[in-house]
Amino acid sequence: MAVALSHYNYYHNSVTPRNLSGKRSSDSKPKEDSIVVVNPGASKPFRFGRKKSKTSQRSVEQARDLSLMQALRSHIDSGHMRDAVYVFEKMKHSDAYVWNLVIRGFAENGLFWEAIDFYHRMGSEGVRADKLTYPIVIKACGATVSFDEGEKAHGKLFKLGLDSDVCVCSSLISMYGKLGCIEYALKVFEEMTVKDLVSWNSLISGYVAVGDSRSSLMCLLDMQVLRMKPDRFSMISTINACSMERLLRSGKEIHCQVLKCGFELDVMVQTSLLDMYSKCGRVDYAERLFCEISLRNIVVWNAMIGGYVLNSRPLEAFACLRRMQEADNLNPDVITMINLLPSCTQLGAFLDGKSIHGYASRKGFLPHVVLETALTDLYGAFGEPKLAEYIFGEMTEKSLITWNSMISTYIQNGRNKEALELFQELLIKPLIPDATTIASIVPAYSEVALLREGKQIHGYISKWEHNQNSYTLNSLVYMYAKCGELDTAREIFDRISDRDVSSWNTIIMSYAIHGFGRESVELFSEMRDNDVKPNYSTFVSLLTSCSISGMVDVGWEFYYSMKIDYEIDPGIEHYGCILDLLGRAGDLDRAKSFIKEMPLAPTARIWGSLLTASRNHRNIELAELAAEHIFRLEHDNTGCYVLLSNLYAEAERWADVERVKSLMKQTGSDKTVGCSLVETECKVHRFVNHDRSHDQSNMIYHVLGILLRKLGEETSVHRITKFRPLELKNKRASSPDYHSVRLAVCFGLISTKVGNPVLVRKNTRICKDCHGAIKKISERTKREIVVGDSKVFHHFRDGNCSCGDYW
DNA sequence: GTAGGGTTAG
Repeated sequence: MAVALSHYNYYHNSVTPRNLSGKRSSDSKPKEDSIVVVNPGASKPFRFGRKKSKTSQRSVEQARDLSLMQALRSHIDSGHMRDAVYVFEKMKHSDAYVWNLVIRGFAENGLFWEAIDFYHRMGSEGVRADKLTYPIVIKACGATVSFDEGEKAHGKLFKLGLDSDVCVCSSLISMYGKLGCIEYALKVFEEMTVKDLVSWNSLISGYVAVGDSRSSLMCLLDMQVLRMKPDRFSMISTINACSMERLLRSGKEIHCQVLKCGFELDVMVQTSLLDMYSKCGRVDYAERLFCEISLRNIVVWNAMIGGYVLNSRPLEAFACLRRMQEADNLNPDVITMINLLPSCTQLGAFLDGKSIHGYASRKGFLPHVVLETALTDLYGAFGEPKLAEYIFGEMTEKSLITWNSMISTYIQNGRNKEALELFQELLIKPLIPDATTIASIVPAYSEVALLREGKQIHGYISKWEHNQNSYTLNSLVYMYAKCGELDTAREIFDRISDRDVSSWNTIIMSYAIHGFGRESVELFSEMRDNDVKPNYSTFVSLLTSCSISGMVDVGWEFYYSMKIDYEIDPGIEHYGCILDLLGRAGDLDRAKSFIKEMPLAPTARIWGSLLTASRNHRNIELAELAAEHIFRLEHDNTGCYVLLSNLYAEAERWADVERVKSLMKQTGSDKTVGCSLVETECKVHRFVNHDRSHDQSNMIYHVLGILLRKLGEETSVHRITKFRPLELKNKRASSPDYHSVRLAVCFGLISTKVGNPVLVRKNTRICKDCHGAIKKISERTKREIVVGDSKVFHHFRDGNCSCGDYW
């Protein structure tokens, strides 16, 4: 009994609401009277007397066994597995039949691990598993994605000579498909002497499970060539294959077959078709099918709701939910909730999302790995990483998708450091990162811009099986560009065998942020020569490039061309770039009217562009107007305060400088501590302004002193005080001579090989003084110096900078 | 007396 009780606890803990909801009473202890059953053949219940003859003793035992067997069946049929096991323990169970019943009971109730445990217990109690045990156990191994268990069971059944059984083999094919080992599935299939319809269907669904839609469709054709007539199972699996890869044409062909074979009234076939059409973007077809379904169960409704959500029609999704409740009197289930959460994001309806969370909680849908993951996404999308973090932390079961969701939540909310830490934690878990993980984490490396770490992730990716995935390679291209190694970025781009539009957009943007506008434009021509059609993002990259490199006319050409030649309506990013172009050309009036005439509501980024232009052209009035708009949208925009304050300082309006500073204090926005980084092979060296903490500080200051003296008077003439207090008492401290970027450049010069460029990364924009000084340093030292600030890379060479002195 | 393949979800 001890064994049985330990099992009870296990079952109880691992039961998900979906498995046993509504099937169990709240009383956790099995009731005695539920197992002392009435003998159906007798008019009275049995009474156990003291003295009995041998014959009557046997008949009593037989009757008892019969009663227990009936009780066992009844508990299994009603899903009461705890009670079933309780009865099982009271029975003689030397026969595989009883064991098979219980194992099947577990599997049917979704308790697959328990099914596997019971199979092991069966072996340890000396009862041999038979050809009816294995299909269930194998199915359980597939469902729990347990390769080791599956392989062991396969070995065992092979030894027992059960590998020639068609049912056993079909279950093996299906299991290997679910485990992602399609080659094993195929081997089992090929070695089968007799293949029936189920074997074919198992292989078809195996291909679907591993995402190989085309092979599953080929399989459907192959079986027909061999005169094997497909059934509804074959249809459902191949329809799913079409959904997965949005193969609308094949989907329609299978729809025709469905009609020809007369499966069109099968609700599961109908649901699969509905789902296929919505996944292929044809909500209209999905709706038509939906109307034709006479008996709509919750799965049909969920598929329709999911279709609306997937096609970004959140209002219709909610309307569909109401119809489901009113017309068919159906209550939403956990899948309905999961489906609806993204539509809350689409609608910007945070409170509705929270209500769904509350409803799910009240209904006992939680814990549920998929729902919790969807909630993590929801909170992440609404800028609530703390709430997402809480859900993630409390989760009892986490899948790779859960981890991916939390990582991207951090990234979406600018928490790159946390994302990277979580990724490192994932690496030590028994989960293997997939393309989504990699595609989301690599940009985080780009943001922290540490080449050393970026190279580590590159090393990891090189060993990883999906390393030729274009998403991954695109993200690596951008990572290297952002970390300052444009050449490496280009090398990786050149090695991508199937460059998609994103690959081109990425490389164009890479050249853009390095200020190489002409190269960006050339790459665009090359992209067109390769018959790759530009999209919305292509023009963001191109216009960014034109604005950074000051290619005003070319920029305007692209702006008109995207509308006329490519029918792409400009979005807010494009307008931002055009404003940068106008600002750069000093056309402030036109910039102002451009904002007014824009068909989209101006964002802080748009006003920020006007602010930068006003600052660069010393138009305080316009800068104030822009700042006012920015503060209305983002009251704590630190960059805006700093820029405005610098502008006042340049105009020597010290009272205004103080006013801005106190405003900053009031809003609680702290000035970002500017720092500059230089990476050597084994270390990241971080400098702040006037830093003396570095080991080689004396040397750095000594060299910098020499360089500054060499630069002569120019630096002091350019000395424009930033953020200087009214009293000027910290005049020395605010001097740009020892700004972090100069210290970093200096350290770079003495710590890298002559001939190699010096790479410095900076978290704020470079100031005019330092820009001028580094130009001269590059000339005097004959070294190439690359400084990546918070927006662009400045390539200093021979006294010039790639930005053309405008940033 | 009990087996194998199937619909909606992150």
